[in-house]
Amino acid sequence: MHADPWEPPAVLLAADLVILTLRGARLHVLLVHRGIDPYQGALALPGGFLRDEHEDIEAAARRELSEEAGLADVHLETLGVYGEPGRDPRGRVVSVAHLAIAPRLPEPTAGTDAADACWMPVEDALSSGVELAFDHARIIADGVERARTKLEYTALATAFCGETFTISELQQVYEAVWGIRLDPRNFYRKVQGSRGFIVAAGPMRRTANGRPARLFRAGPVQALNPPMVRSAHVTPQDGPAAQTAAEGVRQS
Amino acid sequence: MHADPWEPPAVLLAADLVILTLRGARLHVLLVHRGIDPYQGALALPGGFLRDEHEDIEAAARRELSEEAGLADVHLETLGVYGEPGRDPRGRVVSVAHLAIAPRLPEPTAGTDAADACWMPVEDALSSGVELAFDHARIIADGVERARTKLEYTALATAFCGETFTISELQQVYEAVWGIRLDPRNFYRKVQGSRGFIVAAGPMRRTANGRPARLFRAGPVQALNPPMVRSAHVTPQDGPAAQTAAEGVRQS
DNA sequence: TTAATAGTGTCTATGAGACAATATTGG
DNA sequence: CCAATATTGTCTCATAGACACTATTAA
Repeated sequence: MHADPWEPPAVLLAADLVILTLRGARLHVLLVHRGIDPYQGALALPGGFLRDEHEDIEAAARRELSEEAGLADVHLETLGVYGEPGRDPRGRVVSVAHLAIAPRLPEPTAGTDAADACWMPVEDALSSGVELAFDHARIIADGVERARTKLEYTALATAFCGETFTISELQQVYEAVWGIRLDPRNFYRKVQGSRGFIVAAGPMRRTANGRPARLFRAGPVQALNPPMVRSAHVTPQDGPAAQTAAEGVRQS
Repeated sequence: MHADPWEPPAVLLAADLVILTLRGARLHVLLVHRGIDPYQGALALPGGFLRDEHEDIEAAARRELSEEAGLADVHLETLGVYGEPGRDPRGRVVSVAHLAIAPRLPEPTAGTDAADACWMPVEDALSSGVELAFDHARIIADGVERARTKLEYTALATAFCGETFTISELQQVYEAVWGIRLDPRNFYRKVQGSRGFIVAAGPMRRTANGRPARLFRAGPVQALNPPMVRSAHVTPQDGPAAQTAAEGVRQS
């Protein structure tokens, strides 16, 4: 309460990234193989310390996004703070975790110096068979949960898509992130009825067979009204199959 | 990417608190008068630096909650990270903001050494007439927005109430935080129908006049199902404070 | 009795989910 | 033609919101 001679302790600040994307019909997260000291050889989230005293935290996250994943212009938001004492054996390191959403990409990581990076299904990354550095398993889980929740009441789903997309592509996003099946016909009307969610972008043919679909792009609205409730609307379709890994490959 | 001689920069970590409560029919935030150096004389959120190298961030928040507000056992959650370079003239200070929800209290702050603390309506605190230190205006706004959103789909509203409460007390929470009027009859059924939200705690008389109300306590469920949608359901009634004012009284 | 608040019943418009039907492509 | 996907239409059920009505207290 008065002026006192006491000095507050300093900490190291890191920006870590949960980068999510769709590959096939499954949600994937980008992981890197650690080559150095703590947890060497384990998988970890891309990230790193602030470059210098004056770097903004989000700027550091974007820099790591570019350096370690070769990504730019993707959705990025703060996920949370992870600063438990002892989470890093090197000392007091506080990580500001970020959630990034990337559209489907041509090749696993490619491009920059991120040769040691790889996409892994979140389901696998969170299974006990994978060793993740630090508290990164919890951070990934929190990131996935954030994405699931925000899909309901924001237009986040469009961040998983390219500049233009079909409604069924958008539906695949919801199905992959939520891990359930939706009725294409009700989904179609629901999305169309959510004002400002998506706007038309000209018709075009797309997939191998079937009637060509209209193209859309992300609309101006962030808050979905009404929201995309994730309750029952499951479609029976092919067996309940409960999250089995085998069923993804659907080569028409 | 190799081992390098570079040293990452260190930062100071602070835990700040947005403490919300209801006083009368309005949402209030706890503010303290700064007595020292930067922004001396301005109003600020309670908070402070980590005590030492090994203090957990949330522990620091709870300590400040006790020291500066005399509060314990209240709802507390992480709100966000505010670390923009230059936000604090003393150097690189990163604040981890927390949101705390307190039930109605007998006296403004009372108790501990928090004599310089006071409750202020959030509406006033965010008006241009009040000088707030650092970026605390934004942090308060973010805290209020978080509370508004979480009232919809979580049982957070019960954190504003005491151990037991009536349904109309709970309604006052929603009305104050959302800044709208609700129909008591529909609210009653809605709350009762949200499984696990509230549980009975014996009948009892309460306010001055009118039929005595049943008492309830917070139920076991955190995620509200169905949620408490904040859309139209406004009741004409008497004009609340501002807004409609003129159009109201529509007797039968 | 009246005033005031607590609690119940009921109607209606809206929207979600089920699912038939139609449209448009490739083969 | 058939297979596959896109898009539209329609039906039913649940629920949000409006609001009449009953219940229970103090004065």
